[in-house]
Amino acid sequence: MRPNNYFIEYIRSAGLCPTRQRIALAKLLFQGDDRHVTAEELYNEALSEKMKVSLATVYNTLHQFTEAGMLREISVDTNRSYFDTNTRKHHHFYFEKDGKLGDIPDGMISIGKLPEAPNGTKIKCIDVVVTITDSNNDY
Amino acid sequence: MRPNNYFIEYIRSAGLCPTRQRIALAKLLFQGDDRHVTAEELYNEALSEKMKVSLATVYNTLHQFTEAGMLREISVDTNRSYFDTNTRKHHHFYFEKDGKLGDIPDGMISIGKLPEAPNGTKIKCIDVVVTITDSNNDY
DNA sequence: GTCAATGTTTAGAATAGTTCTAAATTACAT
DNA sequence: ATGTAATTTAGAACTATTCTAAACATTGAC
Repeated sequence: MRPNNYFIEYIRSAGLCPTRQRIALAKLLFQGDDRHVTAEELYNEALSEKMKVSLATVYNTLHQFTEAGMLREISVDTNRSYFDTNTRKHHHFYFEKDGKLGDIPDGMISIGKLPEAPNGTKIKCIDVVVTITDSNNDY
Repeated sequence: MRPNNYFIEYIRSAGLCPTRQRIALAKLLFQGDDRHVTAEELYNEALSEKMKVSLATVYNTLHQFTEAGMLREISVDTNRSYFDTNTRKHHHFYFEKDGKLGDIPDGMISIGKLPEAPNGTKIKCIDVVVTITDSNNDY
């Protein structure tokens, strides 16, 4: 169980004010194991822990944490954004049925040599998503 | 320039009625080189060619074509869906600045061995997206 | 501690992309 | 040609997200 101070320092070192809401959300996000959450999920979790926070703040905070490099945003489903507390290099399983993400450790997937990025541009990131379905879902 | 008949047959062989709208949209999609389109883009293109088609039909058709294996849907950006006329195995560049997709030919990227899919499930697809930004967009 | 200045949060409205609905139209087998 | 089933449509509805501007909290100077 990390002390409150840990989160306050973490937030401050990212260049953000450690407000009540940001501290509370950081606790939910970074207290335990790595997580993959949607804004709505995190908001509901906050509500069910009786935290006083608005949905708008959850969105703002997730984006600010992402900007600050504390989270990584992942596009697997066009309907919602996922945020990953693991910002190390790794890739994802996407379990289509229940809309959940899982990590694929780095090393499991290796990318061969890529074409150069056009002049004036650079590669920002490489995302691999392995989508998993029910095996009886044949076509 | 492929004949009208080509598209009619293509649509029919996918198990769909070759309606005026589906034929027109198939022409836009499959007439020339491989394309990556959003629903809105295809709709505007149809409008500017004076086709009489509704946005709802564009959405329906894109999904039906996808179901039928004529298109592949790609999630790169949580705000919109992209549809790719190239259904062969390959991966994508995503040019963040202008929201455009580009193909990475198969062979450029190789995936090492993956963990087994859990029992009762299987791998549906593997998508690699290489996101490209402006190089002056540093952080 | 108090205060002012600045940054943050909030509820609710607004927006964007997409899906739904039910009425009108079209396709096609007979 | 006709009837039935499939398709299309306009517009409403919906969902995730962002915006707005007023209320509130945090910080640093005193």
